Amino acid sequence: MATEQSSKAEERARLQRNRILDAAQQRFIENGFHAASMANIADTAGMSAGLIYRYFENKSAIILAIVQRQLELLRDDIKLHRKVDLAAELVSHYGHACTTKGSGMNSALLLEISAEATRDPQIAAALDEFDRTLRGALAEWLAGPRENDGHGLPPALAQSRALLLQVLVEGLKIRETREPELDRALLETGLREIVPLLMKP
Amino acid sequence: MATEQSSKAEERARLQRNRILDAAQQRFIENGFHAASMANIADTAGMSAGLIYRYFENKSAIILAIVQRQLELLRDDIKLHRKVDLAAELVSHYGHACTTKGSGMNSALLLEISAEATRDPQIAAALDEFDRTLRGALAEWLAGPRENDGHGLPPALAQSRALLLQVLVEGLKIRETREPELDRALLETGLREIVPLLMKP
Amino acid sequence: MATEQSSKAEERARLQRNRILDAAQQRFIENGFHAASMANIADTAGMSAGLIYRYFENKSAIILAIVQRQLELLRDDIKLHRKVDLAAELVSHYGHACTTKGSGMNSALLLEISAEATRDPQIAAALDEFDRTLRGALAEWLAGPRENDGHGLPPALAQSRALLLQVLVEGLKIRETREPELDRALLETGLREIVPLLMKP
Amino acid sequence: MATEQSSKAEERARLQRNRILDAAQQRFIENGFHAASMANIADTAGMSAGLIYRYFENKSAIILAIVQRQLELLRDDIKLHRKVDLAAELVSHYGHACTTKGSGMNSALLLEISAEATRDPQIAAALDEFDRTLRGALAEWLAGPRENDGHGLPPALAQSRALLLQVLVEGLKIRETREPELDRALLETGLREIVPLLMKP
DNA sequence: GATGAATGAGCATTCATTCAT
DNA sequence: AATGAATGAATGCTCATTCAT
Repeated sequence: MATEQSSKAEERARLQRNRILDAAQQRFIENGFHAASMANIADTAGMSAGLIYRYFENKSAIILAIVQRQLELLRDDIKLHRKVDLAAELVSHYGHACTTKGSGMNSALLLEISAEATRDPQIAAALDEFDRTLRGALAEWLAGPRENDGHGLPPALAQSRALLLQVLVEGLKIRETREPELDRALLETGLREIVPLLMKP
Repeated sequence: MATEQSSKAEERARLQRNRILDAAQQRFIENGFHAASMANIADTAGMSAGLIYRYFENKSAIILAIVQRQLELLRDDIKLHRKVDLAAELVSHYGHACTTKGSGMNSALLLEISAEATRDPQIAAALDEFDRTLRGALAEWLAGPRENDGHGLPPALAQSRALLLQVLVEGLKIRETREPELDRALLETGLREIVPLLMKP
Repeated sequence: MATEQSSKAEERARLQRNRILDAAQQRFIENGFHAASMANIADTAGMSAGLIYRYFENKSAIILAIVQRQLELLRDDIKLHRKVDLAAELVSHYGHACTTKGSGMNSALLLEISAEATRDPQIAAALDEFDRTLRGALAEWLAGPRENDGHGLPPALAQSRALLLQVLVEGLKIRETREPELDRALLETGLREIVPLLMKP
Repeated sequence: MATEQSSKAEERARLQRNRILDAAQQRFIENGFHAASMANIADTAGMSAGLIYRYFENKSAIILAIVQRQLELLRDDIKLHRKVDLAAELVSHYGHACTTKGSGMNSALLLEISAEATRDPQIAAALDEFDRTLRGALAEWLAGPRENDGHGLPPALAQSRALLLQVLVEGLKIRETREPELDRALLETGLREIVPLLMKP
């Protein structure tokens, strides 16, 4: 019973944390990390500003938590799309980043996070770890045997191709914030040419 | 004589504006748009905080002016590098972005600007115009006749390739802020493969 | 039975109040009245913050209760130490003020209380009443017949000597907070000279 | 001229600092260090809260400055009263501590400072240095040759007597906060007996 | 033109207190 | 009786902006 009670409390705490993170994310996307105020976030979350501090030590902790949550989303994304037509994926994802939840990171938020990482070492560390994981996974995928949905590239080549893919994906994220209405056909034409080349020896 | 006097005054004003912009840019790169204070900027510029307001209406105006100045620099850059080995250029520029002036925009500043464009329509417009110009120039270069240092691509193809190049360059800028010490050989291997492909029919 | 039940409840309430006061005193000594938070006190007392409000109307009431409890302790102390070598007592007590309970008030707490009395009339009143009692007891002791462990001073003289003793004791309390490692020999030399003089006609 | 200008500015800064310190001292005496808010102090000083931060880094710096100013006052006091009838001095000073300026430290403030020294090491250090200076000066006075207004005590004895005097003075300061209306005659009787004894071999 | 003192609104954060459970 | 989530007011502090000099 003690367990049940405590799990109820824990569940509530988990829900509150997420309520806060959702609100914060919304404000961060719309106003940026620094222009979004705690009062603002609390308002959006429908609670008092003071209450937020029961769940997060300070504003930085919220930012960090959002970064980590977003990175996990991205990481999950990678796992799911292993056997996929990557070019098509990239095109279809373009401009579809949900503001709040769902697969793929909001691109405005990625910009905000990247800019913040320039100054905040904790965020830089989180981002760095993510970068390594992502590139490692890409390289593994490219180097893996075809029977395993891999592409059978020699390891060294897989490394440089993984880097290129990463750069390409990030470049698309930036472009997404700047040209949400970009001509998809144009993009698809390009990606359908180039992506397959990156996966062949 | 009135003209001469006013042109002297104008020249002085121009110099002062640039002095402020240089200082602001330095602070923006190191601290970001919001953490850089006017007092800070004034200090770096070696003038009083109040004086800045004689040359710029407010902080936002400074940000916008910096964006515009940077975009002009970039635009000039494009014209100069037409006949160049692009892959080599990209590699050699990587991580060499000067903190203050020179060719190519400081990547931290680009992030800051891109993030800000998400919220400030004036900055978004400036950035958008620049994006179009850049992509247009790239497309023209790719579609241009070989005698003119062009690459002779069919116009439609040139469009999609220009987009890809733009995405690639922006992706590199982000990567630069995150991995300044990235293995150049790895990067060069990749770019030397892919960039030439983007320039051939 | 109703009486028994209610006395059980009263006993419990008394215990709870003391538990709270012990915790509060500890925090007050370490952090001062204002820096010690209710959450802090509740934590130290091993109970919830809300529960404290069942036993005390507010934080001020706790402070007042602590003052009163301390004064009662001191009052009891006086009765016990009538026949004593006062100089030796003062020296041996110096720096030995227990953090929590026991004879003599913690000197940091005395400071805190005295400072608070400057503003809070209730605390000032409690302290004043105590001061009068203490000085009265001292005067009585000094004026009392030697057969009763008194010192046989004429009443008027006893009054002024009692005042001096009180001043001396309070001065020692302040010094204790400032120089806990004070040279005891130095102190003893001084007190052994002066205290006996204060007890002789 | 530059010197004249800068000295004008410095003079103004000095005046502002004092204006702030006077206001702060008033609030600190009436409300205590922690209950006095910056807004409160600014109000009393007739300026905006923000302006205070041009002259003091933070609230602690104000407290420290007040402590140091008060200690200097006390120190000056000592120098002036070397040849004086100390008992009479102590009596006549009793209860005359001005709220704001003048000779002698406000006793409520001394309590506040002493209590704060318990927690703030910077204040403890300032107070400690003062204590040493004061006791040293007292000992020197007691040990000095009579021709120099000294009392010709042997050095070791002078030390313990100086300690006693210090304790006595501090005790009087506390008493002053608690019994501002204390019977002066009673006090004088006592001091006139005891103080001379402390100055004789 | 140039200064920097001054303001006032805004920010993150804390905490005594309340109240549904 | 007991909890601890929730509130709201207050606090120390920062900073873009103004303006008398």
